Amino acid sequence: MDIIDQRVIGCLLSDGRATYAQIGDQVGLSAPAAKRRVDRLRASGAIRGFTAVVDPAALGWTAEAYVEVYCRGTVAPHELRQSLEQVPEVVGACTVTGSADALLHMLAKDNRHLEAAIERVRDEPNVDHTESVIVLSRLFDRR
Amino acid sequence: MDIIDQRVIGCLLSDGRATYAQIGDQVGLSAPAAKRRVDRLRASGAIRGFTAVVDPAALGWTAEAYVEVYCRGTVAPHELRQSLEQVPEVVGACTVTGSADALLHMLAKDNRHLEAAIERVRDEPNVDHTESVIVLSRLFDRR
DNA sequence: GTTGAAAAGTGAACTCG
DNA sequence: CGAGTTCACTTTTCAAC
Repeated sequence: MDIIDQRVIGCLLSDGRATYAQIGDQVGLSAPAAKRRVDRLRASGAIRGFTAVVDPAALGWTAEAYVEVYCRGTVAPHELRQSLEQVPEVVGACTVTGSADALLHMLAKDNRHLEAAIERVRDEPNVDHTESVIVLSRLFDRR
Repeated sequence: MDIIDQRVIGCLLSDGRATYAQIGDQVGLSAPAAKRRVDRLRASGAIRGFTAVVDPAALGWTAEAYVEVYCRGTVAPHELRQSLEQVPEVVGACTVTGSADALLHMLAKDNRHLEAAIERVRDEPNVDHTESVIVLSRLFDRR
């Protein structure tokens, strides 16, 4: 992982469908050399994959929330992961400092759908109660 | 935006570098037809672009936090956006319900770097104080 | 890094409801 | 006409050197 690898990653972050020739131009390599870098970065796990950046609103998903999860007793992180992965509206989850056990990022079609999804989170075993913060407007997203 | 468009998007979410022939196979179209769908979805804004999914840890970014921002007086959302975009460690920002004005998602190399970045957020005009939740471990991320 | 065969991308002409 | 297909032609991929 040198400076060129980082610039290769930079190219692919800004355009995940860039051709190897384009990447090579940007970092000063031939197309096959650029491909070998990308292959190596994928094999090493630095690049997990490629994806489209989709506007959730265009798909009719306009509701978004961050939900703190409080558990009963002690729960192992991997157990919590298994539980929370059952709810497709949970797009991200992490354990955090503070009194909550986990913080979830959730997306849904509307507030009604969001409420139903949070209900499902609360119904998971181990989950005692939740505390939600609804997103009013997304200011920006650099990911 | 019909059912086929949604399946095309599904293909590209799981593999942003899928060929048009692969997409076509999955949704029952020829490669040129699949390409026209993708072009149309890009033009309409439903697909904003394509990107690599990078493991932040592989780049040495291991610290992550969610930071609630409390402002002085009333601040227009676009003003807040301009302020917060100045800090590169802020990878996402939104306005939220509750007593905080905004919730930030931040990434940094380590806790020391994270602290310095939060300091810079606090130094932005309009920002009164912040309240941070440090991420202990990411359970999963579906984006 | 260079080369060349195989694969994918891409526009045009054409067909169907 | 909008949306699909096939076909020709260019560009890209990718393995061998």
